[in-house]
Amino acid sequence: MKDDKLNRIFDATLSLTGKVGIAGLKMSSIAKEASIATGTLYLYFKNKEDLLNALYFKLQKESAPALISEIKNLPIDIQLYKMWALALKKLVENNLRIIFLEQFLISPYVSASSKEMDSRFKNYLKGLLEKGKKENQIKDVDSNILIALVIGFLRNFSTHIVNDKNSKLSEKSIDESFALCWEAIKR
Amino acid sequence: MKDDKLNRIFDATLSLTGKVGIAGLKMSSIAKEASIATGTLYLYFKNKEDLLNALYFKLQKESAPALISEIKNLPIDIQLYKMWALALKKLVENNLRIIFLEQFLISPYVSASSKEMDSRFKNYLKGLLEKGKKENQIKDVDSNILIALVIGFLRNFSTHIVNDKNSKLSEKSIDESFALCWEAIKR
DNA sequence: CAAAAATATGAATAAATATTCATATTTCAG
DNA sequence: CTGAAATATGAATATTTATTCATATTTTTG
Repeated sequence: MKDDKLNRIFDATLSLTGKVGIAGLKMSSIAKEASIATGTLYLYFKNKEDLLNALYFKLQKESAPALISEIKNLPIDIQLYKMWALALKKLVENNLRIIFLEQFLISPYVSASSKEMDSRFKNYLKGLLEKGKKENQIKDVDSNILIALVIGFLRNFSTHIVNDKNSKLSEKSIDESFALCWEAIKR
Repeated sequence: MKDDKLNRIFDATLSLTGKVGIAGLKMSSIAKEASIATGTLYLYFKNKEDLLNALYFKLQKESAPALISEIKNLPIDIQLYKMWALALKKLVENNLRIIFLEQFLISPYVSASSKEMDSRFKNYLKGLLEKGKKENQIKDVDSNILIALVIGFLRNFSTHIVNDKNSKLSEKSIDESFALCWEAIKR
């Protein structure tokens, strides 16, 4: 019950952020969207900054790739493929979250500690790529460039799928896009 | 003189957007950053929404690729390379603008007409890729995927260069990143 | 150079929105 | 069922920030 209301608040916040950006977020709109009274928000959060930071931490936590342990020992191209497919699905599913996260990090509401977190996924990817280079499977190119390719492509493609009514994420599009990515970075 | 002040206002707005996001933009801060009085802003713009929309249109106009006509008849891979190099340079140079543009489009300040514009660059790229497919130089893959790769990589890499103190855009990194991109999309 | 026109100032005011709190409703132990 | 305790409400208040405007400064004109 209480939990349910919390989730409604978070969902409302995400949804509104997608529509009007963090710049346009009003506590009253959040309440309305979540079908509660404005005052109720303040039973759950000290203030707006608190609410946004709580949401930020929740999203961070959820995106921690539980997947990593499962795939640790597969060949690199398979691992990359699995991460690619998973990330793409998540990005598409959670497009609103991503908009929020991106905006949040340069909004005036970020607490200092929020800024430190992040980038576990990126770090793992980096390690993976580095290992691939050692094993001669992946081009010996600055990891930062490789990472930019993988993550940039991923984000952009997912945004495209979400925004374009005619596109849908299918096994085929996952495979096709991964093939491109792999061809770019493989030795 | 008048022009100079206008530019100072726009520069201040961009710079602040990069620091605090559109959510944190205050007319008073813009004025301070531009070294003018708050009231002066209202001699140049009817209100905040107007200011932001004016900046948006200015940025849109400037990013129109004058380059296109010059390179129309070069081989596709060379054309792509030139666009890649130019775009990457521009993205890095103008990172603040990009942050602004991205935020602006989902802020409550967008005027209806602002939303229609955009995407000349993207359309040209699409045509180029399509032509490349016909001529068997580029993989026969959904253009949207190819575009996502090129633009996504581009954006992400440029952001990385801007945010990472140790990175700098060099001929080498341009060439290296383009090579990756080309390898991904070439037949 | 004087006076009119144009431009700029920032404290005062208005408007938007966050936050509080007296009151109402719901939940639940006994 | 009953009455604390917990939870929720939304109008009232406080705060923040956009906007105005009476006044000051600078520029232009003749």
